[in-house]
Amino acid sequence: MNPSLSKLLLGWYSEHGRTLPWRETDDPYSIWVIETLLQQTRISQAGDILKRFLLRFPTVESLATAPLEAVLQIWQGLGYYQRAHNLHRAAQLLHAIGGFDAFWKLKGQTPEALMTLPGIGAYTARAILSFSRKGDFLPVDGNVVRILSRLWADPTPKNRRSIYQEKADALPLSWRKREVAYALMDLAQLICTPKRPKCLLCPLSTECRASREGQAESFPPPAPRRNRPIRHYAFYLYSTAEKVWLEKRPANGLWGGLWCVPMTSLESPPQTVPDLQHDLTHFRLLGYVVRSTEPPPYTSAIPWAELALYGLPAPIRRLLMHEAERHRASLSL
DNA sequence: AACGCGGGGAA
DNA sequence: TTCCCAGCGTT
Repeated sequence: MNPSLSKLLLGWYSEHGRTLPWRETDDPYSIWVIETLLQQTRISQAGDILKRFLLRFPTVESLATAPLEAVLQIWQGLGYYQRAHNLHRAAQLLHAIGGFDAFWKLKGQTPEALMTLPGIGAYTARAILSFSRKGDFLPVDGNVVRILSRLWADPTPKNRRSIYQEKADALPLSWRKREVAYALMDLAQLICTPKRPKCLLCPLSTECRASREGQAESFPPPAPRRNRPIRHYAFYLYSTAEKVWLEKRPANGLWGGLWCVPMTSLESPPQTVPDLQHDLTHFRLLGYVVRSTEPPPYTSAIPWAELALYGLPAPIRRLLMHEAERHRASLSL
């Protein structure tokens, strides 16, 4: 890390950097929500939900006083639903002591203070402080890791993020870390891409060891491949032309707190074609729809017309849309 | 340190 | 198909 590097970077950023709407605000709440939605999620995927979320919950208080159900309704389809639980819970904790201003006074404007709130880790804490101009930090995310590991041709297979974050935290204030962070994120998205990086267009290529050695794409070293097992589930579907019977899933675990048809895991796969396939991070889910002849226990009847008011996992939403279409088709016969 | 946790778009 | 995304919490 040297000063000429940041000069090259900021020069490139002033000409090619993206203008993202949320870089205009300095409201810590908005930035917190944005950063949380974008955890492990592409901007293109979170965009619409982000707009709806901030419209529906514009302040800490509005989020803290809303039912979790309402939060999950907005969040549905985005995945990693524990983020929504934690955001909601943290908003309640924050609201109870009087909001962000009271929090700063009470706990201080430090990453460590923010990290005591559920759902806020090393990255998000620094992003909130830096992007709301309460401090100057360089939050190290996947983008920054990719660039730095290439810059140094760093073979470290894991634990890179925390090491790089420590280095970034040790940089002097003169580094203008907020600007550098924006610049690194844009460079990583536009030039220093995971596959086929455009090193010829990169302002740092002469400083980049991996690029000089023609090995940019080999960094960061790939994580050890995790095999993705197949799991089989039965989905118990009961519905009429008017209603469908759903249960709320337990708060923890897969699809926590969302509404779903009752499901049980099957030890041995049935010798039939699955009705539903859904890939998750750590396993492939194959689903077999079992049509019940009566409402399954512990379920609630949800009118089809009100289904939009409930938070559902994406594949279940698709399944039920298809089911509703079946009812419509049979009625019009 | 490893794992659970979602979903979709790009290559 | 595989990869990976503005990560975090638990074990």
